[in-house]
Amino acid sequence: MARSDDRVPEGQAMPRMSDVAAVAGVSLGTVSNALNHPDRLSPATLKRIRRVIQELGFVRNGAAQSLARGISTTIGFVIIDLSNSFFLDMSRGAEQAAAEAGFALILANSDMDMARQDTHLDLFDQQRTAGVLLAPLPGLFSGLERARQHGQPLVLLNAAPQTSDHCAVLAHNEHGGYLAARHLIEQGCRQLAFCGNIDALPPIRQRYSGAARAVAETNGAVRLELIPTCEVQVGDGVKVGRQVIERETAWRPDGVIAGADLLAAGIVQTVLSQSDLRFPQDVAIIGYDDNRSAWNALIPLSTLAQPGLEMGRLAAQLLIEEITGRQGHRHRQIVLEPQLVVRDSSRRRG
Amino acid sequence: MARSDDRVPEGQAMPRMSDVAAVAGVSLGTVSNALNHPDRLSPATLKRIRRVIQELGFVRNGAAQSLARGISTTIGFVIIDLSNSFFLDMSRGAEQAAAEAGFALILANSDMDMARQDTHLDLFDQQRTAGVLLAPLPGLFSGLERARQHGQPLVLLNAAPQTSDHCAVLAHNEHGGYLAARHLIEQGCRQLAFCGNIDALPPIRQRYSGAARAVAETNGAVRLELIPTCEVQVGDGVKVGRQVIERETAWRPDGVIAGADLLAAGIVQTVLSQSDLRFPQDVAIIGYDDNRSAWNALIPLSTLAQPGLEMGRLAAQLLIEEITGRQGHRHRQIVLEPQLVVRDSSRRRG
DNA sequence: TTGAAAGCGTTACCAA
DNA sequence: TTGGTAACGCTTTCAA
Repeated sequence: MARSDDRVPEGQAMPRMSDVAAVAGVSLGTVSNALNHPDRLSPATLKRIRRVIQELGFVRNGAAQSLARGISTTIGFVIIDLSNSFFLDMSRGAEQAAAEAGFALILANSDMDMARQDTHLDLFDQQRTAGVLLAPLPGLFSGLERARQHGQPLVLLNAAPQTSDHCAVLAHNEHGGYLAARHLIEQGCRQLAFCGNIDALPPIRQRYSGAARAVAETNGAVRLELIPTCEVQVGDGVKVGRQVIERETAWRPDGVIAGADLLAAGIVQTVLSQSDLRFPQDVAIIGYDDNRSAWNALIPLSTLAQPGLEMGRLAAQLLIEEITGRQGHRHRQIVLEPQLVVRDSSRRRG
Repeated sequence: MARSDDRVPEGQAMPRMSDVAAVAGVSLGTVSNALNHPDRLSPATLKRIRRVIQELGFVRNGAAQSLARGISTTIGFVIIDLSNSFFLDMSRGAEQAAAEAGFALILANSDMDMARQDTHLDLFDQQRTAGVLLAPLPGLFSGLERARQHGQPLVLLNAAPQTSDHCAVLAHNEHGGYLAARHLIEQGCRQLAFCGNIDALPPIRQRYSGAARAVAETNGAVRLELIPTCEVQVGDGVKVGRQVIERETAWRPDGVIAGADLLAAGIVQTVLSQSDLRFPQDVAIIGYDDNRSAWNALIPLSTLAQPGLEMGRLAAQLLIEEITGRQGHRHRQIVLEPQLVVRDSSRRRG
């Protein structure tokens, strides 16, 4: 190793508290107090120390700080898919709530990849972030239990907890599916189709259940069929669109509930460009998510808006409550209702 | 303070290296070596230590590690706007490259807000991340100089460096604008319009310059007008669309270059739904960015695809090169070419 | 191959 | 109000 004094370092070495103390002519502890308990200092020394901090461009070493304090002030958010505006909204809400409580929020994108999700959970575990927000991929993952076992506070977003030892914030998907179906029924639809991959994605399955409940309530006046898809992307919608076009009129659904907006977008686009069928006259369609990627479709898409921002806010608040251990935090789950947004794609009256 | 032994902690206290050492019956340094220099241990003790680590669920304290090592292994990416797929792609590329080099990447979303950008830069500065990737908002910001002044390695993405003491990875916007205009001219357009807010956004201004260059090369055979917008979102496109519709035929552009895809999407949507004009016959249009939000438009949009993934990769590689100081790193700028993607919105022949 | 001990830059305590 | 000093959990010498 080169001795530290035998050459000039490339960047300016970062000043430490002891440097500030030396220049200001006070002790180390006093500088620390200037930062953490300014009220304990005489105005004169406080002012002097602050000036020196400015001059030297001193910035606290966060690693040392959280080591000494035994607690960090940063929250990590491991997020399933940032390209989905629903989840991005969660991060916005979480960041707001975190900032209000004096915490910083950093993001790690799993990008629909289980291995990366685990890597990121482990990363935050190592970094000893104050806590972790997790919007998980469906399925089992090992990182969660590892994190929990280390006692790291963790709040689950948009997924039901597998065990009851942490908080969770969920959207009421079943109810959303119910609202979607009821809406189409009220618009006069009698032959509904639900599309989505209900096997792989629990939220989609719940939406389907809700739709089925609404249909059941009609005592047979309305029928519901399931059109399974591979995923819920635009491309899957294109395939569904072709299926719908090819059906004989009698077998064609007059109301479609898409498990997600992108799916709906694919359907609309395909049906409009490859047939004479029109929305909402021939087919009414409603999506799910209020995904911004679907906003600029030619036919404004009815949908169920998920309260992403609010979910993020609440999750962060729960997490911070657990971190700060206020009032002997009890784990709980919060379920938020989605909101029906009626646009042209399903509006037949009014 | 409660003594540590007078009550059971709520979560499991996280085991430390000394705990591992005690259980394994070795010294602390040996455990450290087991983690960092496994080759220095006898197979037997190594195995024993690893087993204890497993049993105890020990995870290194990253804060302590980077404090002791004096260097972190995490890179921070302060990103202007995660809802734009161009920037999200950058983060994907950056994460890939970082992972390949053994670094972790964490994200902080500025969400088009200068104050948050500065907050995030300061956060990473405090945390002493190994380095910072920054896709900045246009305009001056204070966080950059603060970070640089502390000697933190930083690479700028999609913005020209204000000073020359750091690397940057840029897209060649001027060339992209040129390609867009040339393409429309080749499709037979003679009256071009460029829309965008060239005053506020340097990249947009450069695209306009490129378009102007292509037009100038025609020696007057083609005309170019500028339609200024407020921003470059769908809503701005709607306004432009209305303007275009209202024009008398002689004054209507037959080729439109939108400064961004979302802008183009707004124009297409408005013109299609509120007039009889058709793309590309009456008006050819081309966007910029290859934004996924515009993929599900009814008319597939021609565009200039930005190499976001590649930009992110390169930026991370430059940053890591600077961090590890390999071969006396020299700062440099890399400029990547956008790629013309011709889709239906502008294809008049072939 | 293993152990002991000196940092790393803070915080928080107790004395002064 | 200030100064001194022992942690915090790890890495990294240097000895054994």
